[in-house]
Amino acid sequence: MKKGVDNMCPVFNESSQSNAPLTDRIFDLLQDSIIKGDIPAGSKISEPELAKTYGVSRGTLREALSRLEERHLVVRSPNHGVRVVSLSYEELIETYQIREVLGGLGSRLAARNMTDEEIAGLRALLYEHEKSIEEDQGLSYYQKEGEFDFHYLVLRGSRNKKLLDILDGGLYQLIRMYRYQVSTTSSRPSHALKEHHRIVDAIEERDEELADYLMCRHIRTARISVEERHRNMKAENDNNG
Amino acid sequence: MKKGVDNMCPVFNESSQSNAPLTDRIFDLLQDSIIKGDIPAGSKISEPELAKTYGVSRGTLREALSRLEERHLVVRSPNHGVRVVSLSYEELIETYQIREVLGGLGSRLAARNMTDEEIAGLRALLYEHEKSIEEDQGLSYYQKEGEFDFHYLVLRGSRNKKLLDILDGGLYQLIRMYRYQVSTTSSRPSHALKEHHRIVDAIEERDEELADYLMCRHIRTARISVEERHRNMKAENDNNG
DNA sequence: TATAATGAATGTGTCGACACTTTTTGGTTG
DNA sequence: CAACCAAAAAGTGTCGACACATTCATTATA
Repeated sequence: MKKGVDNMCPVFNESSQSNAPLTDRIFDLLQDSIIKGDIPAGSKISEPELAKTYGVSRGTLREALSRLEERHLVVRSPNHGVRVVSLSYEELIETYQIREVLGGLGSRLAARNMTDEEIAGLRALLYEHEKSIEEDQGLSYYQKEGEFDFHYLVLRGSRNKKLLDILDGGLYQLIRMYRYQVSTTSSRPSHALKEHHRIVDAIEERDEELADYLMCRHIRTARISVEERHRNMKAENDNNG
Repeated sequence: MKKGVDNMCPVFNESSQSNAPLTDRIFDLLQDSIIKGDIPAGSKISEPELAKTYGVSRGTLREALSRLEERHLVVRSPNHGVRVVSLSYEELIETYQIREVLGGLGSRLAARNMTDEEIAGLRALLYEHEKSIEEDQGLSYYQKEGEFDFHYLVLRGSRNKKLLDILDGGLYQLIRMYRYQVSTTSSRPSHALKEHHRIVDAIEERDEELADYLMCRHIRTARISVEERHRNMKAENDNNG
C-alpha cells in the first residue's frame, strides 16, 4: 500500500520512533486519530479514560494534550475538560486564505533556492502520482495525502523552516481533517496534477513570480471548490428542511 | 508607565487572570521572561529549579514547557533537557518574509471587513503613538511594543482568527525577542508612523489592494533595516577581528 | 601530567495520589 | 408529574515520588 511513495515524506508523525519520549508518541497518535476522525470531531475527551486506552499516565497524556491545544486541534475550557475541535466552514476558509499566500511565498522561494536535483525529485513525484491515479489502487491515497507530499517537497525547497513549521504544524491539519470527514474525492485529480506540473515548470525556470502566482491560484482553486461544495450542500439542506 | 495605552491591547498575556489555571499563567510568565531576556536566550533550563522559582510542581511546569516547545520558544532534546531558543539571524529573516505576506493578507482583509468604528480606533491609536513619541517617556514603550498594538488591531479587523493565531502565537515573539535583545530603537519612528497612517488611509478607503501592498512594503522595510544592521555589525566584527 | 574509569549528584521521563469542581443520579416535595 | 435539592460518581488541577539517563567530580593508572 502507498506504493513507492511510502516513507518518502516525513511530514506527519515525525517522532513516532519507538525510542522517542512517550509523550511525543502519544502526541502523534492523538493527532492522527483526530485528523482521521477516529476520535470524532467535537467529542469530549476523558483524560483518565484516554490515558488507560493508550496505557500511559495522565500526566504524560496531559502534556500531549497541551501541545494539541497549542496547535488548536483540541480546545480546553478550565474545569470543563478537553474536547476535539469541530471544524467550522469559516475556519476552513480562513485556513485556505492563509495557505494561499504562504503557499505562494513557499513556491517563490522554492524557485529561488531549490537545487536541480530536488526539482527532478519533485517531478518524479508527480509521475508517481500520475501512475497512482491511473490505477484505482493508489487513488484514494493520492487524493487524501499525496497532494501534501507535493506541497511538502516544495516547502522544503523554499529553505524557510518557519514556513514549513507553520503549514505542517497546524495549518495542513485542518484541511486534512476536512478531507477525511467529507471524504472529498477532488472531482478532477488529473486537473490538479496538471497545475502541479505547471508549478514545477515555473520553479524549473527559476521564474519566482510565476511560481508564486501559479501556486496561489492552485490553492485558490481548491478553496473555491470547497466554497462551491458548501453552497451546494447548504442549498440541498434548505430544500430538504 | 506605558501611559494611556496601558491595557489597551490584550495581545500578550491573554490568560494571566489570577483565576486561570496555574499552567496557563506559568506559560505566560515564562513566555514573557524569555522574550524580554530575563531568561537568557540559549540558556539551559533546569526543571526542578524553575519549578521552585515559580513555586509550582514540575508537572505543571512541564505542561507549560510543552506549549513553549510547540511555539518553538524552547527546544527540548530528549534526556538532555530544555533550552531557550537562541535566535539566529536567518530565522529572523525567515520570520519577516512570512510576516510580510501574512501582514499583507491581514491588511487586505481588514480593508474589507473592518467597521468604521474600528478604523477610527486604529487612527486614534496612531495619534496616541504620536504623542508618545513627542514625549520621551513613552518612546521606549512605543518602539518596543506599540507597533504590535497597531498590527494587532489590524489583524483583529481582518476577521481571520487563524491569521491572528499564527502571528500572535508564534511569529511576533521572535521579532519582539530580537528587539529586546539588540534594543533596536528603530532609527526613524516617525517614518514608521507615517507608513501606518497611509495603511489606515487605504483601509479607510476600502482599497484592499493598496492596503495589502502598503503593509507588505512596510514590513519589508523593517526587514531590510534588520538586514542592513546585520551587515554593518558583521563588517564591524570583521574589522575588529 | 594527561587520561580513563568510577561513583556521586543532578536532571529528565513517567507514574500514582489527593483536593476540589463539575456532572450525574436519585430521591423528595409542591 | 415536574421541578428541585442532595449525595455520589466522574473528572480536572496540582502535587510529590521513583527509576533511569546524563553530567560532573574524583580517584586511580599509564
